[in-house]
Amino acid sequence: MKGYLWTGGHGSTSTEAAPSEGRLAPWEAIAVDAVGNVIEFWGFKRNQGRVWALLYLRGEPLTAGEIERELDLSKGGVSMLLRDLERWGVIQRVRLPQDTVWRYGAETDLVRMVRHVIEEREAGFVARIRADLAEARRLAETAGSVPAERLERLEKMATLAEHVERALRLFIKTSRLDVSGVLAVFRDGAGRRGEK
Amino acid sequence: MKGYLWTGGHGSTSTEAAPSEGRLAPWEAIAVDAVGNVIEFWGFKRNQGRVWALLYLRGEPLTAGEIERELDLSKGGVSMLLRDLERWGVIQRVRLPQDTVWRYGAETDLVRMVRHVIEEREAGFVARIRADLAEARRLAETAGSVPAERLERLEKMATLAEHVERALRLFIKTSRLDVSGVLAVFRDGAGRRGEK
DNA sequence: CATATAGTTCAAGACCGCTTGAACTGCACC
DNA sequence: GGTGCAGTTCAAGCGGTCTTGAACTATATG
Repeated sequence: MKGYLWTGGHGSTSTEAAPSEGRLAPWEAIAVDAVGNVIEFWGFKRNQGRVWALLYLRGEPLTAGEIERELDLSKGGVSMLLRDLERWGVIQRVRLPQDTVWRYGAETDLVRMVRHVIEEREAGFVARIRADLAEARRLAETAGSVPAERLERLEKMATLAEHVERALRLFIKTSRLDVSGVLAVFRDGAGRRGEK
Repeated sequence: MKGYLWTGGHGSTSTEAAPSEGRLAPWEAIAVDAVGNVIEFWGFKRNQGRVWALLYLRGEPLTAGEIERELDLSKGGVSMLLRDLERWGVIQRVRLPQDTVWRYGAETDLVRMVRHVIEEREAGFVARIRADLAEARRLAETAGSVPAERLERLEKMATLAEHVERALRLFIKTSRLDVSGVLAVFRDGAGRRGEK
């Protein structure tokens, strides 16, 4: 089995050239784009999601060149996208025994990507916000002429920020829990990339 | 060196509207921008957050003109921003008895803004994603030549989408709960006095 | 060493959303 | 009616992000 035909021809199927998309099957294009949309919604690049989706759907590692063709992206773009994804740990770079080129395979937890980067973003971001609000409070206090009433509001604003932060953390935690269930499903029979 | 000019005297409720005077106190600028950053981070316009923050910090309704001057925005921009905020229910348009002009006051639950719009966005968005994935599955099945293994992966992808959706809903719910506590804090003494 | 292919980097430009500013409407008062 | 100000709308411009494509490095091969 192993060999999928995407390398060569498709015998009978009419996967003729789609104008904009490479040689993705229509259903693949739709699924890949759907993931791209989700990922973009979450604040990442659309194409990062598309690349991951392609690799996941194909189930076996692809080369940068293949990705480039399938998704109709530029060489440089693919290089950068793969780097991001690899750094986040959502894809894996592998070199097959007799092969000379790198191939990239999807890690099953796309979620890690969202989690990881959101955690990272959130950390730096919230810290910054808090520092700003603290600074504002300091300035307002030393200024002296600020009505107590307004100072109070400023403090409440900081409180709100903390609560939102807490909610966000909670979300991350619950999603992690919830997602661990999903991962089980994924590993179930999806990847026979039992390496590691 | 005190006296941030525009305040004139906090005693006078009419705000005295320092004519063509519009510089934010430094501490206000910082706080306002901090909120702007948060709001932008959540996918809204930075200036929507800034406007809300200004109105909240001031505690009393301001006119569009004042907002325009304080935040150094354009007339048209303020108009649109206020419209958005009002539609989302996070600010309130009021007309004082003897006054001829509209004024805008902050509603205490900025959170409603996030919640409301996220709910809305999420609803339409997730629906779309689901539809796309369903379509992809349909196409893949009718195509016939798709390995069962890949179909499986496609289905798992849909499952993932559902789980993420669930996590998101959960987040909204918990944040609502968590936030109700914050609201209590806010209402405590923040209220705009006796309008209405 | 020459050649070819894989992979990286980055300036230039495409792309897209936000803001601006002017024209416009509406309303109040003279 | 006319003047002035508050508020709305929208085409055009601006600014920031993403992608491209070419130059470059790295590595394998004869």
